[in-house]
Amino acid sequence: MQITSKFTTAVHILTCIDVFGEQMRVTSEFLSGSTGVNAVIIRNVLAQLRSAGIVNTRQGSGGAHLAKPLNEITLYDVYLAVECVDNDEGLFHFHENPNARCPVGRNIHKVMDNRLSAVQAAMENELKSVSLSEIVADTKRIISEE
Amino acid sequence: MQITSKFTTAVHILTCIDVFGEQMRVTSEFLSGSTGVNAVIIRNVLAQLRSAGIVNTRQGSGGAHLAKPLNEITLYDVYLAVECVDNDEGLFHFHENPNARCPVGRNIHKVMDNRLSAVQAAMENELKSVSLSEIVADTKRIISEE
DNA sequence: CTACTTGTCAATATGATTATTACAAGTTTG
DNA sequence: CAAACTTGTAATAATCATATTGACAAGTAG
Repeated sequence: MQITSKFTTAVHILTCIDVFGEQMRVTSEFLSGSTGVNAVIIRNVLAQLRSAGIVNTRQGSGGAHLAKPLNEITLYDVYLAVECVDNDEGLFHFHENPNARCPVGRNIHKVMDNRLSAVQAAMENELKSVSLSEIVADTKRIISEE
Repeated sequence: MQITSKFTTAVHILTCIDVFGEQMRVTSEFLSGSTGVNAVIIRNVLAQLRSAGIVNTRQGSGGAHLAKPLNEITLYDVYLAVECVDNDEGLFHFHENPNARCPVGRNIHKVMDNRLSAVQAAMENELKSVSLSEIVADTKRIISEE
């Protein structure tokens, strides 16, 4: 099981918009070339980032732009935007038909739910602690040292 | 994206072994009935728990038994045993073909890896903090109050 | 108008997860 | 030993999520 690559793709996209955005139009075709991901997927990810208020895009004119400063975008915002984990279902997939006639079967969900939520929250809190400005700053530093 | 239900199934199994183990043989058929999960899946999960030194099973005689006390088994041990997350790949699936000729493409992995590992570690640390004895104690308490 | 780009649909592959059938091999009971 | 039961495991199929691809309507800019 792995969290969809749309997440790392989205971070890659946002980094490109900041790194290249001033010199050129950052189109879905360009992003497809940089990420190695199909342009339709790129457009879908951009649409999700746009719905989340993270980027602006427009038909025709082309080129994605940041809708807010990088330091106001965390990995968690990106994670939410691309729907890595379904809000209803949660991170852990429960076996769906525990037997209600078994004392354990009818209570296991109740007993585990809070704890699994805490595990998911621990992961999400860590995502909240990283802002895109850190990611991009590191990227620019590495590029300048190459 | 969700973590395989083999994880919650395994916790369910271990709870059943402790709750019912003294009164009866806890066979894969019985566990299949309690969990609503196919008996072959149950046997596969039991095989993984056995490989991890968490339970004992034997051909023929039937009935799974705990190989160590519940308070020495954490959710993390179970998570490792049933291989929720591939050790090589990690929790996050990276897009696989970033363009090495793009400055961002050839560095994005390097920049993100540490941070994604930290996120995964935060989740796994939370799993380590919960022992099966807590889960089973809660279950028994709820059953006794029904 | 023309060239380009985004938004989106539909069809297809690909891969992971779970279910199911089948049977060899080990254990227990009589 | 024979019968009944159980685990271990392989192979196949069904289901679902993920990612790719081609197509085209609609918006924008020169």
